[in-house]
Parts: sequence; C-alpha cells; structure tokens
Amino acid sequence: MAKRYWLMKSEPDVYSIDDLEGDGRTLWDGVRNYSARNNMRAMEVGDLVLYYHSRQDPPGVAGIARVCSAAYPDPTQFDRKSKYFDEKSTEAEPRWWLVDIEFVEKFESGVGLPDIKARPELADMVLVRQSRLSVQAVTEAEFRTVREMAAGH
DNA sequence: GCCAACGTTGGC
DNA sequence: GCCAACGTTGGC
Repeated sequence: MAKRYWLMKSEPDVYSIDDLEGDGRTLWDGVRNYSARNNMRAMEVGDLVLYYHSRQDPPGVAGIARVCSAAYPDPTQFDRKSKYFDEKSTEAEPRWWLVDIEFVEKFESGVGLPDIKARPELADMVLVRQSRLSVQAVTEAEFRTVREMAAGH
C-alpha cells in the first residue's frame, strides 16, 4: 500500500506539537467520531500526519508527525474513570480505535488556516470543506503544498 | 464567549 | 427510518 497522508487536530492547550516533541510519541486517544475512527483504522506505520492546532489565533498546521503503530483499541473506552469511557463498548468488540504517532518536525512558523484557505490548490482539503472532522485524509499533493508553505514558498 | 455547522440520540 | 432535540467542535 502506498504511503498515505493525514491531518490530525489538537487543541494546543490540551496537547501541542511541543508536548509531542517532548514525549517523542503518544497514543491518540479520545477520538469518539466514527469518521475519524475509520481514518485511523486505515492508517499504516509510516504514514505522515499534518499536526494541526485548533482554537488558537490563527489556527493552523504546526508541524509533522508519523504514524508509528497499527490501529488498536483505545484503552480509555474501557476505563470507568476516564472521561472517554464508553459503556457500550466491549473488549470483544471495541468501538473506538487509535494509533500511536511520533514527532517528526515542528515548523519554524506554522501554516495558518487563512493562508491555507487562500491557496486555490488547497480548496478541496477536508479542513476547508468540512472543518469539524478531527482526523482527516490529505492528498499527497496537499501535504506537499503545506510543507512547502511552511518552508516559506 | 458566541454561534453555525455538524454528528448523535431517541421518540414516534 | 425520519427528524427534532441536543451536545460538541472550532472559527471568529
């Protein structure tokens, strides 16, 4: 399977690219949206991820991460003390899946959403068309464009 | 902090 | 299976 590209959102107050850099890798727990889950289940080790900071001014892509595990059940769905606990999920048939991601790169200056929206070749990004989905697929061309924008092109 | 857009739930 | 009500996300 050819390498694929993704975009994952995080509120920097909760878990920023700096947190990821400090930790090296993390499990992307707490996703409770079926589209986002399905995207994570489609991920493979080595896929690259645009790491997006939402709810900051301006929001935008802060850097790059890499998928470093296959999808596996989100442990927080079985944890009664977790706010992500889901009583309808069972170990035999887990509802929620996640992957681990690892830090790759932090952009010197992030690529802001207004700049992304201003690029005609990025007009079809899920980010632009359906802003709420927290784990999105990105095309290789879109990924490359964002990376070039971060490099100042 | 507001509120539009979207996803989910549940009554019928 | 429809759709109103509700909760959440996330740009502004």
